[in-house]
Amino acid sequence: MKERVEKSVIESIKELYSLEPPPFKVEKPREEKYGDLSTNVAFLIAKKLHKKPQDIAMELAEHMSSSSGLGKVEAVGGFVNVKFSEELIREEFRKLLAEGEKYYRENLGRGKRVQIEFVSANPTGPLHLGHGRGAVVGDTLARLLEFFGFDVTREYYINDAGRQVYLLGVSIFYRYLQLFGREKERPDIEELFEKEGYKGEYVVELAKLLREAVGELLTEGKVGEAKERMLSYSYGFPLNYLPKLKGDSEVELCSAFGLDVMMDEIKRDLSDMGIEFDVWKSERSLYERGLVDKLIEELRRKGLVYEKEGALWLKTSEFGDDKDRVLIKSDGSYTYFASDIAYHWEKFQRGFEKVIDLWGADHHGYIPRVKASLKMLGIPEDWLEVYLVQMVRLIKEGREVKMSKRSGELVTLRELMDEVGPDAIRFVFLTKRSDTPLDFDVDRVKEKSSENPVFYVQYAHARISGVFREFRERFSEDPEKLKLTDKLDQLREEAEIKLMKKAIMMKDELVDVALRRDPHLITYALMDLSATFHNYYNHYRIIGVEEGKMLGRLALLMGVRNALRVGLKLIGVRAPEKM
RNA sequence: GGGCCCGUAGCUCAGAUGGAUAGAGCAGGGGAUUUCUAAUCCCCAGGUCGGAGGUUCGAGUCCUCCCGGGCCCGCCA
Repeated sequence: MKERVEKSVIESIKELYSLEPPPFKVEKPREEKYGDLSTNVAFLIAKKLHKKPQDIAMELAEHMSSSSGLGKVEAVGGFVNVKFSEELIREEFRKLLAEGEKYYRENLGRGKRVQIEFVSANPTGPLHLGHGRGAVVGDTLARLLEFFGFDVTREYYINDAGRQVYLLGVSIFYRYLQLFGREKERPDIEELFEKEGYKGEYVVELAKLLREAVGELLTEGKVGEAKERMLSYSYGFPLNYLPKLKGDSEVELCSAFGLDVMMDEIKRDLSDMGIEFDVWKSERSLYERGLVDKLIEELRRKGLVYEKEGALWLKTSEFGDDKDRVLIKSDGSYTYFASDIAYHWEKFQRGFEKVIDLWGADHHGYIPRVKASLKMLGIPEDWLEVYLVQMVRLIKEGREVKMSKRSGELVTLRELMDEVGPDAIRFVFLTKRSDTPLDFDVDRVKEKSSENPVFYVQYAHARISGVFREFRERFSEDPEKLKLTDKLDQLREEAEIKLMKKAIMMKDELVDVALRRDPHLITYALMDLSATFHNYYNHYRIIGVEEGKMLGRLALLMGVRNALRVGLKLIGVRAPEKM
């Protein structure tokens, strides 16, 4: 609809003033009395034309009313307001009925290759709520861009190199020894565990699983034998790290084992949330392919690094960062920053035309240095978009729940999923902009009332399905098979026009959401449409009224159902037939 | 000390690129309903948009300063 108005405005301006209009706004006005869509274009060209905006608006409105076929066009205080005619609304709604989901699609992306990297949580512990939020936002963004014609790759970057993974191994080994009461025999392990180990309950579980596979072999230093046993043990999921293990210490064995188990668990958590990744990219593999070294070589060649105090520094400060950053520490090991740049460089080489990263908000200080380093590599500035995801607080009985039994600190995604299910989680995680903190009220989403937005929207869909069910029973005829597109003339009530309008105008909103990368607005559009529907449902009967009217109303509901389904599908929430 | 985000109704929040009398849900008050699901609907009340300046025809939105809250600022990962 927006497009139609835009077109008409441009044409009118050309005809009236032989002027190429500047970029102008077409948007939903604050209040309904100002019409359905409104434009500020008169303000923008007033200076150039040496005319008052009010006069321009009036001339435009007059021209547009007679030529556009949009409906009533009025000038109010310099704004040009369009109120769609019922004919136009029916025409669009007819298209919606005929095309179904396709009505909402548009090929904005034209196959442009976009990568969305999200979650990328360290595989050293279970996913917590913040990760879950990133997962939902990223997945919804991916769904949206796919819907609008982008070629989307969902990618998870696994930090499987470096110290954290080593510490995971230490922690598992320590807990394992503890199971046999023999942790005192390895004071080195004990000390490291006490200082930096992972203390969560899940590590004990890992240790128990390890014991099941190898018995007490590892308490006696029989690493080789233990490895054989672990490889032949049936865990019920594939092993990636254990078979490739090169080292032969207990800790390395435990690390590889821990990675395999944790990655499996993370994949399952995500999959149960309805999220599947196309690529699981291993940090370690970047090193193995020599990419990090190659990157440093490249930066050295460009003269962008220097040595200081035994470390290798990158001159990011010359490219917008507030200071230089270390790539290779004085002990010879690489920083995470080095592999992160290598990773983004690799993404660029893979041919993605646009890369979207979702990071935890605690990484915000990281953005300038990564952007600076990409600039150094000659990568265009708008190639990488980074969005931050803030933390989630869990609220129960009006109070914040801080501790998780499992992780020992933050509440895990799995725990919440078990309690409220993926639909509620996905919906609520999309009720606020991702870069602001979110409170998740567990009690609210368990309520079955209008206070619970998830149920409110799903219930709207279920109600429509209920009407169709009833129709099928009473008339032994499948409403899906009826040709209803020519029954729309029956819809004359104001509430019916309004409902049709909401359903067709959701398209503009979805396009906006995709372009703005603001997936949380989908939930608002859905709640708005649901409210309009519930309102209508309460005032009008569908079955039992005169036949023409009934069929018209069935058509109306069918279109609304389409809109609800598209919106729900985009946020990955089920559209139930019955509740 | 520097950086990022936030401050809008009692509460939780929408208000992208400056536009019309600042919106919604919940809570509060009042009402509806022989139903295709009452898991719903309607009405009322509620605001110095943290404060002060500035830019503009026009500022919740942009700029400066201040106040309040959160997060970050390693040769950590």
